[in-house]
Amino acid sequence: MRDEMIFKIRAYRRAAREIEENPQKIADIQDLKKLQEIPGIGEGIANKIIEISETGTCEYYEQLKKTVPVDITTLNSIEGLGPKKIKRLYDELGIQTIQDLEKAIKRKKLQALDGFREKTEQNLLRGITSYKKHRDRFRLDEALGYAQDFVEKLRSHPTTLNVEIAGSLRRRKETIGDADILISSKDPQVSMEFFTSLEEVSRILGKGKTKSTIEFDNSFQADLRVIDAKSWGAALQYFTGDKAHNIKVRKIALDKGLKLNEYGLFNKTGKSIAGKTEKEIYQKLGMQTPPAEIRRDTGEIEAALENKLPNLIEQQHIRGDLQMHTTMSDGINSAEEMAKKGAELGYEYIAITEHNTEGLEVAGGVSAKDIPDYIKQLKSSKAQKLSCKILAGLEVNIGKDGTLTVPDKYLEMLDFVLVAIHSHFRMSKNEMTKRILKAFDNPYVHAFAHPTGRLLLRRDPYEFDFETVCKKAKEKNILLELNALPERLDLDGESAKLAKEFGCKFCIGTDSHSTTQLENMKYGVYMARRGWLEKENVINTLSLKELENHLRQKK
DNA sequence: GCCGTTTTCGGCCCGACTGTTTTCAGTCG
Repeated sequence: MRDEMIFKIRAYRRAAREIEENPQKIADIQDLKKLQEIPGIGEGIANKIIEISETGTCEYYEQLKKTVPVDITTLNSIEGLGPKKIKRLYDELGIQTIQDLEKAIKRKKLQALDGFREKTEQNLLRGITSYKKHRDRFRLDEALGYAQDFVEKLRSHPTTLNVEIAGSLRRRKETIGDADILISSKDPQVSMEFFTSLEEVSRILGKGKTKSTIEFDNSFQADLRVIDAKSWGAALQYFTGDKAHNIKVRKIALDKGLKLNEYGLFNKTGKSIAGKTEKEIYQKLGMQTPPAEIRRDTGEIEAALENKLPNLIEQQHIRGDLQMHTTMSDGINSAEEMAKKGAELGYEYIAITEHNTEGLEVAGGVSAKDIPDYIKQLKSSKAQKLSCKILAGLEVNIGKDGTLTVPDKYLEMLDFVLVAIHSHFRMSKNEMTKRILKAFDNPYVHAFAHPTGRLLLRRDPYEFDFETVCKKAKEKNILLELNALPERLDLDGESAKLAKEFGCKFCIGTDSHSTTQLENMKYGVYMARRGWLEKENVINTLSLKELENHLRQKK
């Protein structure tokens, strides 16, 4: 590929990222000059943005698409396939789609090509399997965004009495198949009409009196169910699930001689004794109302019956953010800007945790010998005058053999040391466990960042013995991170719950690369709640003073 | 395609890892 092309692509990517991070809705900026004030956007892209907002597409893109009949977007999302291989596969084997590729691999046709042998075929096949496994699901942040937009529109409609998200979205599962939305209405038919005629709807998959299913342009699906107000709580309970939770709750009802379904809780004579709210249903069954996030039949029902549900952590408990990056590596805002935003969010502190350059192939970052300067810069910065204090942190790579890529004398200088796996993901379970345990032996480590290394819908976790690692974390007083970046959400709720049972403590970090991303804290809190975590299990609910005391204990 | 400026065009991040090639190309972060 010609070099100029590479830089063109890079320019578009940069512009896309700036648009994503821009707090203002880009379609609202219709002014050429204003658009060009955004970094990375010049005259060319600004014009295309205006064209897209006006017509829904742009001529240049449509032309390009015509010249290449290949499903590049899909093929490129397969691990191990990039633009060059895609081009060769098309030029030499005529491969246009993922189906073509699969067929060609099964017939061993790829091996005829220079540079493609059996290992490459196997890797691509694995990539295809992984892609298929994930393609019909959406990340929580995406799904929640779509569904909440929908709900707002429904809520503002004059016939709407009540509207709520149910299902796995209400339980804040990390990935979502489709959205379940419940509505009660003065005029159900009008509500259904309104729902199925919303502008985002690209296809109506079903439309009836009480239930409709629609699909967006991006294949996201949503069900709308019309509920009678007197059954509201029963329907919300029923459609929130999950299935295992519901089965057990219904059994409790049966044992009491009652019947629970989506219309209400009924006694032997068929008379409704509860149904308007979830709370009254659970109450009549002699139990507390479990928060939606923990309804999975993993102990919450027993706890609710004994009046022993945990007091789950809430976003308002969070007093700081413990992982983020700045312009010193691949972030787009300065430390000072991050601290200002932190102050806006009501935080007492943030930790800047740049990557160290040793052993990590990412632009920028801090090399070990520069750490004294790095700390000085963060500490002497004007930002220290802000109400939100900056802690000097570092995200240190765990080497292949478990040693840290920054010498101890530098680690000792830092306020907050995160360690993480960023390379050599495909090790045996045994080796990987040893590698992590070895890193935990370092006396200056405070926390283990994104512990499983998974990327939602893209990369499975690396293999290691989670329980052994939890025990060691507890023993060495090392925090496990709940990484709130929506593409990670790592640890997830199930793992966090298990780690809590081992006595581990946690920190939540947004891993932000911009001020906007600091708002992702809520996703970390959702995962913490799914993991039964309470305020006292999470270190960044502490005041600055308490936190500093805790971190110093490590030294 | 954008940016900064030597204000008109050259520079734009780059190195580890993987697979297969024995000296490198493509992908990834």
